[in-house]
Amino acid sequence: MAANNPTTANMFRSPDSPDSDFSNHLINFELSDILEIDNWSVQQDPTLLPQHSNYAPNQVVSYQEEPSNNIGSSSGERKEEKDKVAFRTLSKIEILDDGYKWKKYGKKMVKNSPNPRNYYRCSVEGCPVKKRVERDKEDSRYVITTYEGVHNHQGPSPF
DNA sequence: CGCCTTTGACCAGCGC
DNA sequence: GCGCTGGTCAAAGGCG
Repeated sequence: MAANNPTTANMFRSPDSPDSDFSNHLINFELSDILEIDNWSVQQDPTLLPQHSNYAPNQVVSYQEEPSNNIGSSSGERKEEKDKVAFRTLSKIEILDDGYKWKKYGKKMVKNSPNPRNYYRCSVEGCPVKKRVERDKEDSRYVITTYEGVHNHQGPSPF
C-alpha cells in the first residue's frame, strides 16, 4: 500500500508544454459555483478526493450521488453503490491529465447539451473506473468530469 | 508494429 | 407497445 495520494498538487499537468498557454486555462473556479444536479449533493469534503485521484481539494468541487432513499420501496435492493463523483473545472482542455491513462471508448451527443459527451475508461485492466467528460451546456468553458468507481491499482506512478 | 482515436450501430432501460 | 436517450462494443484508420 502507501503512495495512495503521493501528491495533490501534481494534478492537471499540461499535455503539451508546461509553460505554454496552459497557465491561461488553469483550473480556476469557485466553490460557490455549484452545479445543479438532481439527486446529487455537493460535498466539499477533500477526504473523498484523494481516493479517486490526485486532485487538489481546493481546486475541485465534488458531487456525490445521494444514496437515494430507496424511493419508497421495500426490499432494500440498493444496486451496486459505485462511487460516483463529478468535478467541474474551468479549463480550456477537456482531457485533464490526472496521471492515469484513459481510453476513449465512445462519444455521444446528449440532448441536454449542445456539446458531445465523451466516455473514457481506465486503460489499466481490473480498473472498473469510468470517466465521463462533457462541457457545461451553459458555460462551454467549464468541463464536467464524472468519475465512477475507484481505481484498483495504486496510481500510475508516472514518476 | 502497436496503441489510441473516431464513427456507427446495437442494446437496454425508462417514460408516456 | 412504441419511442427516445444513454451507454457500450466493435472495426477501421491514423499517428507515433
